[in-house]
Amino acid sequence: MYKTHTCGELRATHEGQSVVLAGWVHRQRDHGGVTFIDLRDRYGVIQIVGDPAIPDASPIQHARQEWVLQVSGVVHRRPGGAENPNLATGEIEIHAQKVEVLNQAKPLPFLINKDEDIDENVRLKYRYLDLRREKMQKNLILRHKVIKFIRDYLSDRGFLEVETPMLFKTTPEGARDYLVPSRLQPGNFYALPQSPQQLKQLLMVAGVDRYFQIARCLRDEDLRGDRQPEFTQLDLEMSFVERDDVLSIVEGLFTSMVKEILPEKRLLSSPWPLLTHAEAVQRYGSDKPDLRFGMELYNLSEIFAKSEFRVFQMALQSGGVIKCIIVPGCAEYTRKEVDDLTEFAKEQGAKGLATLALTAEGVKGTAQKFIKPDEVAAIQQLTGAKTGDLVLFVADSKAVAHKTLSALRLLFRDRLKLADPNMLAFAWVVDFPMFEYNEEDKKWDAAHHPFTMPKMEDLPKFETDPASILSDAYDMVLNGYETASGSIRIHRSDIQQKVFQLLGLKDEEIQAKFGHLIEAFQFGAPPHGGMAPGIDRLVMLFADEPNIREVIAFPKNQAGRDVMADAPSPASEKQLRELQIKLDLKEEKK
RNA sequence: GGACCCGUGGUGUAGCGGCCAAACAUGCGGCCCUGUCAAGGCCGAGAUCGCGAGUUCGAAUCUCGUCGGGUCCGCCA
Repeated sequence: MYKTHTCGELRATHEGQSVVLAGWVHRQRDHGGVTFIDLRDRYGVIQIVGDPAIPDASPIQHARQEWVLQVSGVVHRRPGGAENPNLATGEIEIHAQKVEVLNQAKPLPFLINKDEDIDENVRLKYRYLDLRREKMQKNLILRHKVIKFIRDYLSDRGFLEVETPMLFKTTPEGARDYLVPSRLQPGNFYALPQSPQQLKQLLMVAGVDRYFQIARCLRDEDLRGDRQPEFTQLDLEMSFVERDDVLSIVEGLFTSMVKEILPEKRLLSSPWPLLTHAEAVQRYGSDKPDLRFGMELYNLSEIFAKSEFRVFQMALQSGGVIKCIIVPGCAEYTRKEVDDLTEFAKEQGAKGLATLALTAEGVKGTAQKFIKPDEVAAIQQLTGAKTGDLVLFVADSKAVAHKTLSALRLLFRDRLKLADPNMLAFAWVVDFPMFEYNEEDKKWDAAHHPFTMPKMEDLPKFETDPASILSDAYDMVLNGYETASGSIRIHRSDIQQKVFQLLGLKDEEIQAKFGHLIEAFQFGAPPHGGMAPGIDRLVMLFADEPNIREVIAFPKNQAGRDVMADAPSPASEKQLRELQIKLDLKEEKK
């Protein structure tokens, strides 16, 4: 046995006890005579005192940062005045009687004992060292607590955790699949699951009734700050439920979780706000609004119905809208600052940005000469804009206006610090559209997935107006992120047929792609639904991290590489031969 | 596929046409020191400024290319 206690657990009550500790040298302070070492493990840091008069303890004099030591000694109360209140173990210290060097360490590529920004490439290359740092240990621990809480909470409520295969079947729609070649059936491929969607529905047919899984999901798409190619979802499905049954389980789960493991965080409200998709988009320009602050979008199309401003006229004539946000206290923005905002708006797809600055000296801004005084008054009446505020207009298609203003809203959230970092603004967004028209392929796509239940009252619209069909799909949003997505599923084959028809799937295709599911549903499928909160994103938000990589032990970089292990890497000739795969690589670009 | 940003000793930064064969902090090596806790003091080693080409009398500094990294758009049923 290497140790009797951890470095974090000893207190004044242990005074006089002989203990054996093992850990890393966090810091060393050599006073020539007496030597102090802060010994660290996952549980904390404790001061070891080395006396040169004790020969067995002499290795402490030569120990360097991150060496691994085993220390035998006696717990002593520190001399008066030498206590360290910043340390949980600060009232005591260990007087070393014997110090064993278990392992030495070369000088490290960066410091473990200091919280400074290190080049992320270096961090990822030496991830095992990065993970030794306090912040990363905290993130690992928080993630563990979140998952443990989920398992306990759901188990207590009758949920059964069931594992589903990683080697499964390619899904025709949705994200790009990761493929795995089959050696036993050359030329055929498994797909790694984008989510256990079909399998969890089959578990409902199997009578599991309440299922969950901490499920790894894989999608071969480009990475983002909040997106990794492999990520973890709390996958969850329930039988004999309606939408609100699912929402209330998940709301209860996260409300209790925050209370227990994040006591310093506040919820925006309890119960959580519930917005329809249409309402969220109209008010915030986004289906995942950050509700920690206001700055809502206003529709000015009516006020400008008779506007002579060509930009506004044209937007309205082509079926678009004129919308705005009010930026508090920014009326005095310089020309350069406004130009930068315009540039930002263009990057989001807008043709431009009209501004109106309500300064103490009167109305200014790029749209000033096109907007009549009565229109200014009407805007102030509608939006409550006051002197000192800056009005930003986007006149464009609905989609572009919403996307641009939503992005500007988040820009000002960060710039003006409008959102409380200690608030968790959980909310539900419900009643998503069932279908989206795919301009590229000239066909309808399922907005969520093809097994999502359309609203019963919208069934007649399949023939007349598919775009207006709503579904029983819902998202959980948190501080401007989509943190879960789910739906009530179709369990009636006649409705499933209608959906497949509208999606333009032929019977043979349906059979080949979903045959197993369709057949299963003919053997008594219960009404069911569920959702899948994203663990990585939630932990990222809980830990106040700006990036999902900070809460994943071994993440990929933006190019999808594992910098530490240098993956992906070429396959050997032998491997390829066994799989009967020949490479046909494109010529290198000259 | 596209836009923008970044790249200076091991690490984090400064320098942004000549004062720089590059400064500071930390880490590293040595010496001193019996109560420190980001210990302190003294001494020392360590970067041809990602790489290549160009502009210039002169480039870490400007331009172009390239490589690496990041943020975002597209993509993510």
